[in-house]
Amino acid sequence: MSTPRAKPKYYLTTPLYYTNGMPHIGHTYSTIVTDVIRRYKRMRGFDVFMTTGADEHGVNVERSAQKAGKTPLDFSTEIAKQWKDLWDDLGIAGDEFIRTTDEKHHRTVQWLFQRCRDNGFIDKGSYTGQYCVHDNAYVVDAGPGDPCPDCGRPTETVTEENYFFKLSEFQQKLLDFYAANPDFIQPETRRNEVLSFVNGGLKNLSITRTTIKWGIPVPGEAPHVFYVWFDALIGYLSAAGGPEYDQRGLWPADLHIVGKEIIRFHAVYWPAFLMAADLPLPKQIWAHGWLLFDSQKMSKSRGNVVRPRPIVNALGIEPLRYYMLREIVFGQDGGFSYDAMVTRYNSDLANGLGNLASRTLTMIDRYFGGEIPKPAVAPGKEMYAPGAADFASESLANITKLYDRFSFSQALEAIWEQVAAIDKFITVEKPWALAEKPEDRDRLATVLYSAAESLRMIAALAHPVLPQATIKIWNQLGLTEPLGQVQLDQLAWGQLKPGTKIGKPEGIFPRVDKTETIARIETMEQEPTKAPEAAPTPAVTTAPAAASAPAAAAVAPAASKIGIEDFAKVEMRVGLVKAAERVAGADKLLQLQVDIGDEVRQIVAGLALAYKPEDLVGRKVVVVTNLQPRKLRGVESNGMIVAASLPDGAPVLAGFLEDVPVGARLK
RNA sequence: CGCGGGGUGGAGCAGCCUGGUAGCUCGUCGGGCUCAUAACCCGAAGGUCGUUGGUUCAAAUCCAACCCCCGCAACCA
Repeated sequence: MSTPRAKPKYYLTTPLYYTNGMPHIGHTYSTIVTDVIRRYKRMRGFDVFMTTGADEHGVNVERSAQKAGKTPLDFSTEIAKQWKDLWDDLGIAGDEFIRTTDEKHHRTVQWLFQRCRDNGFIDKGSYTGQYCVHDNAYVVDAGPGDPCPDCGRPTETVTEENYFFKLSEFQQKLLDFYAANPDFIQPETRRNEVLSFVNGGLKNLSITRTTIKWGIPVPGEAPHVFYVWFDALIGYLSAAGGPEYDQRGLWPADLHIVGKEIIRFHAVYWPAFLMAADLPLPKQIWAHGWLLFDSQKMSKSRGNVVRPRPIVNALGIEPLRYYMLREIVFGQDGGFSYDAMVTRYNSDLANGLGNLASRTLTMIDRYFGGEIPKPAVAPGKEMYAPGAADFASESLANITKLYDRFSFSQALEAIWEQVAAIDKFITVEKPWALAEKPEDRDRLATVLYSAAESLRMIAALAHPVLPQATIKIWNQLGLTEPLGQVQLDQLAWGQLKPGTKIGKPEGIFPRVDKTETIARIETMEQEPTKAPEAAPTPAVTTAPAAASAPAAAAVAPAASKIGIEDFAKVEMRVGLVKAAERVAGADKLLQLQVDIGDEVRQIVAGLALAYKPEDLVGRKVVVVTNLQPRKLRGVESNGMIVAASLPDGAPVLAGFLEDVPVGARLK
């Protein structure tokens, strides 16, 4: 049942989010950006389809489920539901929520694997290596017990027989493809990164596991299941129809939006899989940057996991959307702070757009009985708002061009230039003064018409970013055509019909008190498990009535208490530093000889940034004496020096106010 | 030579790819206006665009070298 498409299709995706944790502001950013593009493309005449979803397989989910005493499927289903509910509540859910546990996804993965195999790109082999469970990846060059270079957690030694994808055969094909499609990877810094990675050579990729059960079975090859990344990437294709992808006309995807940390999977592995299966490749991968937190301002709310619900409950989704798109240059890392967000809200949304709508509509209501006035048709240029013609052609074209390039912050800046221009126009023309003289009636009508007409165009242009607020403005202008279906290339000056009855003017973005608002967000932020109160706030239309999170073990592990017997296992003693020197090649490490009473221990400690070796000699310190010895940077360390760890990472040694004998035990 | 990001008025940032009067939000000072959400408008103070050199008629922007800051990792048992 092939759907004939009158309009060109545009298929875009967010990453499929891993159901081992809950959404934070970074995931929300990805999804919001994707939603903005989706709405924009609709207004540019595309038949748009957007997918988001859940990536549910793998060891992490398996283990978290076990901890929570649930089956992986039950566990993952609960988490996936919370993700979906959040996107639904925020109005950014897209058209399909694909789960990698869906039957149609299983079929697609198995089908695609078979195609790769038939084409000779799958090999069987065995592999022994250090595996990082957290990152679902083998660590090259690591020995038993070594920590994962990416996340620092200990790796596990794993030997398994599995199927390999012959990635090495795709090095040149990929390079050729990148060369032929220079826009495939965006932005350019990411493209360069990927190019240098691929140029450095590609190793074959193990794509199945026998060590875990929670995965999609490899057909006829039990107990093999597919490696989680192989499985997850294919989700984009499953959502587009899987084996029957050509029937829906969605594939290939036009755009994958991803975070910069997963660019390699999307720009290297994924196209290679598709090449191997002889399927069309996606048109473009766009990697956005990370949201970083201003440590000084954010320290109060401690921890850097900022979640979207508190912000949305306190301010609404639209201010968050606006802030993310306006303040952060798409593709680059950006700072995120509540302070900046609320400031943006007040200045651009409340004082800017909201206030402009309010003053314009109020005057039309008051001076023209709530009907859009008829402008005097003056051939002279002075009758319309200055720059009106400009706005209709030049600015409009410029703004859509910026949107097309995903230069959202610049597009919004350009739109808000128009807001400022109309504010100024009103101030200069003084309609309230014109209203007092009957002979100025025409002039008054023209001025207010111009303001309203500009407002209409601004609403249309800002709609992808502010879908709800702009619809309010649209409706208040008396317009009935669904704003989301307005085509931007047909937008032109003068389309607002005089005589249209406007709606009741009402505030779009009420000004908020910054301090109070931030305090509310932080309060909610610190109640991790509590469901958001049904606290309807001005700009939110979707009442977030999410069920409270079933305290998932993986999400917020409470610091459990230990008994005295556990504490007694730790032996701490007073030590005296006899000698200290730097460890060659290490910035932070000092190699110490510490007298702990009955022996002198060699201890390596990360103190070099805060203490000079010579200052430590003769100093009394607290030593944990019964720790497993461990080599650090090749030097054996027999114990640990106890120090306070400051937020900035600098250690401060524990010490005593009174004198204490060397070797004394701490209890 | 580990990977990456960055150094632009008081703060936070854009502009750099596609050289040509340095822009945005906030803050400060002075003025205007009163339709509007203590809003809006105007004006002012405040910048040798990290440093040095190069290309050019012209460099924040391109090239080279260098300095400094911040993540991450190596290395905080």
